[in-house]
Amino acid sequence: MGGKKDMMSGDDIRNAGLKVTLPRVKILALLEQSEQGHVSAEDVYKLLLDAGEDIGLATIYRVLTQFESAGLVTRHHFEGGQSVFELDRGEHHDHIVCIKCGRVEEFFDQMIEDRQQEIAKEKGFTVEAHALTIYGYCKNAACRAS
Amino acid sequence: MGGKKDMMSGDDIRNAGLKVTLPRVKILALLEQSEQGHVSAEDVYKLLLDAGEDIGLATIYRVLTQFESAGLVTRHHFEGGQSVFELDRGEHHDHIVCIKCGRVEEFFDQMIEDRQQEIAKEKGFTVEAHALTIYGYCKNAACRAS
DNA sequence: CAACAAATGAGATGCTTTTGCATTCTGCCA
DNA sequence: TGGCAGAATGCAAAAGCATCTCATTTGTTG
Repeated sequence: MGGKKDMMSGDDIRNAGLKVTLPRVKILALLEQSEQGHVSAEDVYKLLLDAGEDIGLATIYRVLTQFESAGLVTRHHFEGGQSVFELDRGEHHDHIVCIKCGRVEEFFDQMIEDRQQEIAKEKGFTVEAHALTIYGYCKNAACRAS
Repeated sequence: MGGKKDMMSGDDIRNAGLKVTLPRVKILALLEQSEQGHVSAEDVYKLLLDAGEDIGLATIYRVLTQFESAGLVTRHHFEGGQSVFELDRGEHHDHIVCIKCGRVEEFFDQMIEDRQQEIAKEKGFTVEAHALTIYGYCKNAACRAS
């Protein structure tokens, strides 16, 4: 039995050296339940409002940034507009984003990962991170390229 | 025959449907001569100031955006901070950026390009663009990871 | 070279994100 | 369990980047 590690909780917040406050718990819970998986700070703000929790936008930014430092969430800078956040479940992956509806899907490709390492080595770089995002139109009929 | 296409000129501006003005000529020339190859709007502003050309930042943003629409330059959104622009010489490539000194190198890998297409197809996406940036420490001694 | 449309510059404006500060809450210890 | 120090929150102001407004200036074309 060993607790499954795909459910975040107050312990995760505590382990990050942060106090377990209502805003932090709510934000973490929201990221867990979130359909999209990828939400902007403002999305979080509005979703929490809808849920009856009036948490200041500044707090949301602050908390998300702290969660990021703690490795609980990852921040992505897709083109145009706000940063989006997602819960970090430990597995690295890249993204493919629909430029029409905003849908975000994840993928992981070992071949691409390997090639990146090789390329970096050729150029004398030590890889610390990388971001690969494919932009296009998703399968949704309404999103098909004109 | 056929003029070599690696030197931009006023004709390129004119062909883009834009008037050949001093700001536009200076900005284009700067992008050509630029050592780094990748400059932010503010870099352009300062470099032009140093060169004795006092061109407003608003104009620089405007012109760079127009050049982008015309396909003369490409805009990249690397992590943190401003967008950077580079002359578009027609060949697509991705970037590897030193997170210590900011050095930017380019690379192109057909294998990665192909895999992206396959991945998109699997997910039912039509690729319009993509951005792959590797972040790390460059070979420069002072930049080695601690 | 006159006349018009396009372009520029300076500052205002919009958005996203961060910060300062007074107030409120958590976690801890007596 | 009550109280306290330090951390966290909320609000409003600020900061950073990019765009827009509008009066003035500059290409272009006839």
